[in-house]
Amino acid sequence: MTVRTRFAPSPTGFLHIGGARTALFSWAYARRHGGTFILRIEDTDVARSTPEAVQAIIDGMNWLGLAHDEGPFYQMQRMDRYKEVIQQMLKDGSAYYCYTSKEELDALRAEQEAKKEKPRYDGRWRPEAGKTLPSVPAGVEPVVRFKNPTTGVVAWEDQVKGRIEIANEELDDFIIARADGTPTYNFCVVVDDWDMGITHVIRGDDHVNNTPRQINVLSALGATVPQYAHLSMILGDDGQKLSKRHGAVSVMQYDEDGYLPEAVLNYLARLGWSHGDEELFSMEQFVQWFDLDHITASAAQFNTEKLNWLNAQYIKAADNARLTAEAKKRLAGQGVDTSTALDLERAVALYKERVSSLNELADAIHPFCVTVHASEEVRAQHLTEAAKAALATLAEKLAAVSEWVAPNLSAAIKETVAAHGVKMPAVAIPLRVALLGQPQSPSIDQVLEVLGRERVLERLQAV
RNA sequence: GUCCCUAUCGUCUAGAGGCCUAGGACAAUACCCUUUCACGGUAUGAACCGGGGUUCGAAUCCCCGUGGGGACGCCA
Repeated sequence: MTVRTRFAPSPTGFLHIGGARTALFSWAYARRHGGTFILRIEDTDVARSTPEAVQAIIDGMNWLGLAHDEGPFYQMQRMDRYKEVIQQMLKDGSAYYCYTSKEELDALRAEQEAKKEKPRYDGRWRPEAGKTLPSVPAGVEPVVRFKNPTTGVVAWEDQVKGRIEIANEELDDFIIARADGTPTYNFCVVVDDWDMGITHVIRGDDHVNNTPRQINVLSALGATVPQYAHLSMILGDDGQKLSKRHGAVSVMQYDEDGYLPEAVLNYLARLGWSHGDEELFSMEQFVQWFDLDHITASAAQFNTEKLNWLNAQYIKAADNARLTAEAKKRLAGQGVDTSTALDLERAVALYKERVSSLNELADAIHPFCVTVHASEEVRAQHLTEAAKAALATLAEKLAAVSEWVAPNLSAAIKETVAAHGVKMPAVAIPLRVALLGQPQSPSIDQVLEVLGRERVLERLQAV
């Protein structure tokens, strides 16, 4: 049997971190087993679905590199098929028309809630042998309900949570088609999973409660029931549930915040799944290792600190040209002119081991593109009269250096230190402030070398 | 209210009855490296939710609590 998995978001917003992880696991499972990964857009909620959201989801997946093999399929384009199946079910008696109005349903619900009962449809229009149905009211368009079994249990072996069993008594006859004839979510999913030959449904555990209904419909249809794997949710950094109002952001926000997609992927893979003590691994490795057995059944809290660490690891290992392009893009976005004659890749090489995001890298590279002035506070603290005098001496010595390489530059600094009878930091720190606008930097002789003679002397002149 | 899921360091987790004196990673702390800040290195502290069983033996299996989450729509 060839594995077929799917990611089925409803296009009502961006691709957030939870959705991304669901997509990642579905994708990885298909890849692991040489199967097919399908993208399906569940857009039957016409009021909330937008083409912009579809695009946002696809953009997010592209950024992460989660390519689908089939689709995107749109549920709105499969209406005829759903209606066909509904007709068939009506004919074979596994579904029936229900003329109960919304108002009546609301009243029923209110009544049940008042009695502290589980709100459910009471089956008044459910055809039963020897039962007399109410007379059809005039002017009411009926909905179609699924005739759910009333006895026995629905059970499945959930691939992450183990065996789950629910009594059919807990389930009511849910609506599969609205009064206007359009099919509902739980029904479309079933038909789609069936038609698309989905073998493994990997989705969020907010769908656990839908699963028994879906299995019952699948059975009524004579379809094969797929394997289910319900992923627990991801909580925010503060342990609170992620929601549109609280903490949920688009995966593209991570791009904007300076994260490398492979770091986000590695982090997500490790959130709720593990392979022994492995923390840092490539997607190739992940795909080889990935299995459903090692997914955690409980909710996981997002931890930005660890993501930052992973990001730093990936930045260290990343190609300089790529990092330079990313840093330039970010600086250009801030309106910084990056068309310097200086080789920015050398500056990137100096900083890539020290930063934990591409934005930090961009900030670090900034003074190599254009002059960045220190704040008055920093100047006042470090550019004292004594410091200025030392820098003047240093400028002279640097002007005289024959070959502009770090060892020679280091020698010039040391001579200055000796000439003024001070310690190294007394020269090195003001020098950093004068050249980069900040008191910290990598090894100062390296910085001097990369910055080049002209820029160095010019900026020393300006002190 | 009813049903379903869930519970190991602050966080992510390893753990499939003896390998556990509970391991790793992030974070924290200390020290080392260093012209600064980082990076890096070394070390330290830090957990099996509670109570009952089962068993020669339980973090691991069962039950009951408790905490957390989800579902109960003509939303998806």
